[in-house]
Amino acid sequence: MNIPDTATADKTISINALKISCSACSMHQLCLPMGLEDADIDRLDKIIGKRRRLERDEPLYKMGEPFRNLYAVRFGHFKTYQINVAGEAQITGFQMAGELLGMDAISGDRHHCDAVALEDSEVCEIPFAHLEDLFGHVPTLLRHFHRIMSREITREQNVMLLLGNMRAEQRFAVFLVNLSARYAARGYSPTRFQLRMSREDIGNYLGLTIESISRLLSRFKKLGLVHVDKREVELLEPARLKAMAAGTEQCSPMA
Amino acid sequence: MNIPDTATADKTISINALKISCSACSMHQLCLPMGLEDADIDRLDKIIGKRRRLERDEPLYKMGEPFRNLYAVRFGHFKTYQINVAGEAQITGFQMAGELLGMDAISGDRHHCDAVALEDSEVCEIPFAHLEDLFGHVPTLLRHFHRIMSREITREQNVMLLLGNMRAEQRFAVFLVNLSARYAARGYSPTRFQLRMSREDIGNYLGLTIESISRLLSRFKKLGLVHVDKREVELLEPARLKAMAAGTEQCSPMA
DNA sequence: CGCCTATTTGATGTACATCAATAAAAGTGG
DNA sequence: CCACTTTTATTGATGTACATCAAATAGGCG
Repeated sequence: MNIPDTATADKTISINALKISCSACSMHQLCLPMGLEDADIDRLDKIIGKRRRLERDEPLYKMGEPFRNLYAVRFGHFKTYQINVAGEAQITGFQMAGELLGMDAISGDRHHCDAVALEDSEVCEIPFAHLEDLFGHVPTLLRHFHRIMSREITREQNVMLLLGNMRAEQRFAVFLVNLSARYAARGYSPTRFQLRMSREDIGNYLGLTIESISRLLSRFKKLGLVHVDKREVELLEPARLKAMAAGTEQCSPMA
Repeated sequence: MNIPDTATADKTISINALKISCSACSMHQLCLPMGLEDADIDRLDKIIGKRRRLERDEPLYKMGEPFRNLYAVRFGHFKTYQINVAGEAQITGFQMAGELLGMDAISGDRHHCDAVALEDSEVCEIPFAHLEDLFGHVPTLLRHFHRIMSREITREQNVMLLLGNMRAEQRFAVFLVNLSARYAARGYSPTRFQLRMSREDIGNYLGLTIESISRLLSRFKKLGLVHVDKREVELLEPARLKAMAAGTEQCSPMA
């Protein structure tokens, strides 16, 4: 998997250090080093473990595995899901570049869910024990880490709201608008993007079936809200979609 | 609201300090000070703000209010919920003694949901800025705080699983078994306890209607799984309830 | 090209919601 | 303490949003 650096280790240290510098990473304004001064970024760089590449469908970690690292997505997309005794899964989130994986494992010392790459992707390994050591020396980092964990809590609360009392159409609008905002924050088009996950994954995440997702897409298409070709999506009426997501507007029944 | 301590301030410091000592609190093994040495508990005590009493239905905080404190429940019960534009609520959790409220407000600096007392209750105010200061000096406390936040994340993931792909009966079994375990951890009976929340609250939390909850209770009663009188519940067959919660057993259809 | 998987679309079923009525508590004021 | 209203809970009848079942279509890829 990883290029062995046995004899050349000494020579490549500086190169590797450069290679995995957070400041050189395009995601450093969204990711863990956000808001850090250069000196502190250097300290963070020193503890960041190796990068890890994953291909489509490859697991980053599995439920029950001992917890050692958090992971920051460098590029690509992931999904996290829990499996119950019956073998059914519930997808708990989709993660993209700059987002952190594994925080649910801190309590319990074991991973609490599975994380799988949706496409060829790369992550930074962040040894959590070292990160904890660093917290004592870089309060800004600690503050930001707490914000990230807190944001994960609010994100999940929003999903609870979605699953608990939204109709299918609103759920799907929320999903699209959320993706749009996250791509926008990364400098991508908020109106044109690719769905990295299957219809089945979307349905599972939203508490719906694949057929429902398919029908919703067809309906949104017919209403001129979106343009869809395979997994390529264009939001034609972002304002109306946002209104649907907020619950202030609803489109016609199934017809 | 609070007893003003103007002239007597100096004299009462020690008494107050004693009064709000974490080590004297019956919840200290479940709450923030868990696992701390006495010296560190003292440091924590020093930053803990005043206690606050709330009566039934009184809000502890409301969505949008600036975030200053976390709150530890000393006794009583709370619910937290989000409200959407349509004015509908989604309850995101019920909190009991020893549990922490407000972590979702850390990102954003404002409360992200409402918290309301379900009965006469008391909390400890924990000024978050001071807690952050303390983190640099008490690594054990920091570690434990991360575990608490992480546990909140996994709790919410479990609710997502519940809302996303469990049938009503299983949801309700999960709910009862969860309460049972939490009361057990606090030294109360795992089989006999009072529901502190209304049927409506339960339904809202579980993504069901009040009528469904009522029917489920009646059915569980008829099946001899529980004994119910008003809000007093006795779990007559905890093992079967656990099996239902796990999804390995299901009771008969509505009949 | 042919197999395999992903997606779409239609027909039917059902778990739970909604509507409606009653009953039982809980609070309120005299 | 007792009428009174108001809230909360139960139970039944009916409706519906979405699931399930089924079949067809379309890509992806060896």
